[in-house]
Amino acid sequence: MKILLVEDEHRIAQSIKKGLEQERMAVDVAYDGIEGYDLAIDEEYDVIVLDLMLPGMNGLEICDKLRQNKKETPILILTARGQVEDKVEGLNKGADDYLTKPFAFEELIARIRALIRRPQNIKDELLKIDELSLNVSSFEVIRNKKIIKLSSKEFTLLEFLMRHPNQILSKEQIMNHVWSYETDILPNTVEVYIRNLRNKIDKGFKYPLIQTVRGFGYKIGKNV
Amino acid sequence: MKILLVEDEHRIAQSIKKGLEQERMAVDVAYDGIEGYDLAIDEEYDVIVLDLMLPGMNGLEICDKLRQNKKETPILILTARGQVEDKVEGLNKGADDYLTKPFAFEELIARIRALIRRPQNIKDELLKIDELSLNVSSFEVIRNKKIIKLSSKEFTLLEFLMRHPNQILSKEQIMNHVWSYETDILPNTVEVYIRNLRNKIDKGFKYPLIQTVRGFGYKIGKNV
DNA sequence: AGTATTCAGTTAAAATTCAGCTAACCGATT
DNA sequence: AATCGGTTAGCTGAATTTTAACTGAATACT
Repeated sequence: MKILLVEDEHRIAQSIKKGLEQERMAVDVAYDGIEGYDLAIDEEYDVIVLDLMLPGMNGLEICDKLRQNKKETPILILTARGQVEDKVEGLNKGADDYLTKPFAFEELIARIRALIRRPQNIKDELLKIDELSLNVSSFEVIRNKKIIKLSSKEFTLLEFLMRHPNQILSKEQIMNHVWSYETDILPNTVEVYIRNLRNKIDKGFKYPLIQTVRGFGYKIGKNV
Repeated sequence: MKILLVEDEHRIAQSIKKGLEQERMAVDVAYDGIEGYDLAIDEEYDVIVLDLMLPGMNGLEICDKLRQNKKETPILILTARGQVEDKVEGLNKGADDYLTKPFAFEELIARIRALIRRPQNIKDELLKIDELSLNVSSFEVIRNKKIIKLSSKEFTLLEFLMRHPNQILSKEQIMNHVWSYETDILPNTVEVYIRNLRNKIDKGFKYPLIQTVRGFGYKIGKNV
């Protein structure tokens, strides 16, 4: 595991580095923000540990810039005690975790391990069918470069359809997966939602993507 | 996407439920093991999130029993910190992932997403006879690369024939299997449907696949 | 104001029946 | 063994009935 540690206080930096190396991690240290940023961009680290107060460029800036440049390396931020607002802002800027100084070394190790273990694919999940795409994490739906606004239920329904492309889904199945069991819904509600979806994602396009299969249900896909 | 959360501590359960709902998931909560098990069996969930320590029936038992009953719904187990042996046992019992409490909510979301994304049993059931194929899940019928549109009853009838290739099926048998018991239908109705089917899947092809066996019934298959 | 759900009337497609037709089967006749 | 009716099972075109799905608008919720 390869770690980048950005920390300007040499004594602290050396002690952390030593500790991590005992855990058999490879540690690079940068002593100012600019050096840290450059290393983070050029090298492939598994985790970046970032002090907030830094000469050159502060931790939040680094964080922000890295994310803007599509660097998705997990970032752990070190803050001085009580800088609560910084924590919040750090998470907003794309940091993955934070730790307050002073900390127990065990805690640091544990958190780094957690970040390493974390499934990297928190990347946006994109479902695609033909020229229609749905971004699960950003809630965006696009057909043919046109952005389409959906309500929450419409989105959920479309997501369910798109996770089963070209499969027939009965109204029953749809009711069971898109709604929870306490809420009981008339089958007609599904019909109404299908209509709303069609108005938004099919109307005005060359061909429809939502197909009715009378007696069985609906399916999504290009009809041949 | 529909999630079942089995967790006895109401406060925790509610907070998780709320969080998941913000991610546009439909969440059912069960507060003890037995209720959880029953729901898991009766409903169709996309993912089950299971606390280990539960009144009634513990998480491992639920997991075990579900798998024994051929429920293949992905299961994510929540364990208290340090119950490492439980994790191992959980995975043995058929769980798909585990997460240690306390966890970052992001982490939970990410893991649930990963389980949903996981290629489910997308087994398209394909029936084939000669150059004729029928896809039960997508409702598609193809002969010789030509896509054939069928009505619901036509499809059901063809499916019945194709599940018994080269067998003679009497009108009586067909009436009993393609129609429900109560509905009584004239034998002529079957004849009419056979005609409709022939018009769609035999007409215009080199040789017919549906054979009449006078006095006995019909069969499907290449006639020798 | 936007979303979720229901309602009630309409539309369109599929299901079923009907009535006349066709063709296979079979015994009687040549 | 070829031909003739008579009988019946199966075929067919079209009419009729039934029903699934669609739709515009109302209502309730937030």
